[in-house]
Amino acid sequence: MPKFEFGGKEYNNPVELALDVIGGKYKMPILWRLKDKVWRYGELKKDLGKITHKMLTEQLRELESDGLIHRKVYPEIPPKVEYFITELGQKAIPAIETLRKFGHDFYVIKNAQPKIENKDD
Amino acid sequence: MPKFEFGGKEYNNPVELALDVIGGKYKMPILWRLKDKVWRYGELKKDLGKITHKMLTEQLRELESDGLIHRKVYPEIPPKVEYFITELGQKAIPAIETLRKFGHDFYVIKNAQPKIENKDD
DNA sequence: CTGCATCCTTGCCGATACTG
DNA sequence: CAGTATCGGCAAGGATGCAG
Repeated sequence: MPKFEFGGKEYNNPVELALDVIGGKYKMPILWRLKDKVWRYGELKKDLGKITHKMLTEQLRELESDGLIHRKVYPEIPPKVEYFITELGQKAIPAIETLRKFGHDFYVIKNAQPKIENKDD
Repeated sequence: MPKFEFGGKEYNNPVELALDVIGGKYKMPILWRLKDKVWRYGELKKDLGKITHKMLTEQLRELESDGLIHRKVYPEIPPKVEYFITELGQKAIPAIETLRKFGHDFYVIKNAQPKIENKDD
């Protein structure tokens, strides 16, 4: 699949598209949390730690418009909004899983080596 | 593994680290090509198409310093440089594979749906 | 509680020119 | 053929304030 178009944008391979859809700093962490539980906006905000209000809203909107998550609004005062992962969103989980594994392995390997050259000091 | 440090930078999860190491626009496409073949600089440049000279060199340097690829220089005129994937680099391949699969599935699904609401016009 | 708009900073990436 | 350096655009990400 060498070069194709989607959503008015050109991609050279499926990986580029995937990174557009679930890449970035927070999309995977969000999906990861939604994968087996429903979360409210405020819960996500608190649990993701450093994320700003703006970023969270932005990322949730993109995930929603790409069909990876679903948003349910309760017409109450004060407002209550819940986020669910969709079937399509579930398809992204394995990719996140293998990325996590690689990141973990990389970290472990890189931290296991530092002490091999200390014979003379 | 909630929040850790690596290479003087803070990460909230392994995914962030993974994306730093093999994310970006070209690192995965490069690794993907090196996975079962040795490539020369010029070959990569030609095959990757739109990538600029600067970007290719930059990405290759980062992959090398992270230990994912190895660089072999032949002291000849004109210069000849070959790039190999390392064992550590091989560990990134499954992650790229699942991302490719997701990107592909996403594309197929999104392009299969557009015609479901045409019963009345 | 949740959402939207604005402004600003940062860093990725591209274009171009020069070297051995 | 391969590498290095500089300049600058542009989009992602962050801070803050106002609104329903």
